[in-house]
Amino acid sequence: MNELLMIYKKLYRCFGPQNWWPGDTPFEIAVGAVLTQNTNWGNVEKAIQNLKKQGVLSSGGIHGLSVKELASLIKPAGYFNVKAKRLRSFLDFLMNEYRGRMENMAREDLTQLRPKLLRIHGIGPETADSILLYALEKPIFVIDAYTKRILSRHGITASDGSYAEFQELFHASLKRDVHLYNEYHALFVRAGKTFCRRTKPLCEKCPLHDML
DNA sequence: TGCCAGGCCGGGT
DNA sequence: ACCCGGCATGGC
Repeated sequence: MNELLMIYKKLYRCFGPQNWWPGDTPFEIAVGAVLTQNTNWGNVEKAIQNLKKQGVLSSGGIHGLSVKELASLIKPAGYFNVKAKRLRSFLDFLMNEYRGRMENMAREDLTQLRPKLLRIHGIGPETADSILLYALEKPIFVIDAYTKRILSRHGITASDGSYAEFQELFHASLKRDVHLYNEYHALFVRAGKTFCRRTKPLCEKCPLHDML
């Protein structure tokens, strides 16, 4: 059995199923993916609640706000001026290309869609792949800071690989399976929060500790 | 109290 | 092709 699959099994045994993404609809997931950029999820939830409370958590709803209004609603998520523009860019794309409907976007092929998402201002590889995997259920592996840190601290990989290099490692080692990729990335985040924060030294309670 | 959080962009080497 | 500073709130 390959190493990445073993790691998955260890994390799953330790933490169980994560049932991601914590969001109700594909649109909400996409919005959350932008808002959670370098930001604690708890703060994102507050921002999303504000949007819901205002009844604007829909493509038409957000599209109808000014950038300034949007920024004030998403303030708890931090970087609110930046993220308001990024959400606006995403909504322009969603409205223009898919008439505001995530299900229209979902019909497009992964290899066609990913480059389009990456052209949107404020959508980088992790945000694009989060939308593809969690909102649109496309089989693509999401790499984040926790994934890189956990693998490098345990000596599985070097720490300086690019996003594409890390992603390729997963794609080459694991079957293309939406459910597997969904749970695996969520488990990395869970394990990272628990055992592998930026400055915290490696914890002997980490389920991967014996892989050093 | 600082440190940290599920990045990305733009300008400079 | 990298490297770095900027962006900002809230919880522990």
